[in-house]
Amino acid sequence: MPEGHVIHRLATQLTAAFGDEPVTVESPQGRFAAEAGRLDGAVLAGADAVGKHLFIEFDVPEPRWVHIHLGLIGKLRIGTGLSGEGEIRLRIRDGATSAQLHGPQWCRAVTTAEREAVIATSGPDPLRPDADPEVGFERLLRSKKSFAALLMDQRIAAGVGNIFRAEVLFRHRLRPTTPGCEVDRHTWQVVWEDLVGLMHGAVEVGRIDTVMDAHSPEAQHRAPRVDPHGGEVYVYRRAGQPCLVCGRAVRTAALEGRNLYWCAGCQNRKRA
DNA sequence: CTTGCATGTGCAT
DNA sequence: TGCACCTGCAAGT
Repeated sequence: MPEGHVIHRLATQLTAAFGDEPVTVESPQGRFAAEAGRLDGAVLAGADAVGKHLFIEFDVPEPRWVHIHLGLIGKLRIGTGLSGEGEIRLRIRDGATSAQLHGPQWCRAVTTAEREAVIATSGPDPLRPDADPEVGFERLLRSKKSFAALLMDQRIAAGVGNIFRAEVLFRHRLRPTTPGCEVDRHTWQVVWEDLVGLMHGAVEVGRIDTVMDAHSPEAQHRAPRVDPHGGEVYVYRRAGQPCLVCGRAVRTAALEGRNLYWCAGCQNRKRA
């Protein structure tokens, strides 16, 4: 279940559970077996996240990082009483806790230089204090693709996925089809700052809640659907159901292979 | 039991 | 633009 907040939570949990400790590393499923053997028994130095990329550092000669991307269906479970069912690409454990990786898009050993290259090509991550939203804005201005499509582009805002893009556009009543090159600086600033808040909230709570604050006129309609995958949302996966603010049916359409959800009644603005 | 869908990405066409 | 990839889950038979 991976948008950026999930990956950042996992990095924090891994560091808390295993940081500066020797760990057992194995790959029951086999596809990471050689690398796991090399890391088995090493000290896990820590973990961090950039967008949807997770990096785990070990105190070994290069390559000293495990680079994980969960993709659409990957899962990393961390806990004390895990079942061990299913295919486990990577398991890290100490006497108390284990972390089990299932179905990742990638799981590979990388050098520090390769890790830097991933970070360099990534856009600003609203969850990282060093992020520069200006970098995302410049890329936005160079594209004629729709704002909605560009919000999923990890070089513009790393860690944003289908839920955050749909909800942040809804919260500011923004039309999804506005071309990136026509998004003005103020609108981008507002969207960016809202993503910073929403994503930090999601990291804390462990799910995506996009309820508007009490001051907004929409707040009186605060009964968003609780999506079992996401949290409290206004439009994500609510196709055909009445908009919680205006009552019009929420629309959906495939955009570059992903389903976009929006309310055509509310989202009629070009700028925030 | 089977089928289809899912918070993602990269490659081929 | 479409497809392959990896797995889990819910809905349908």
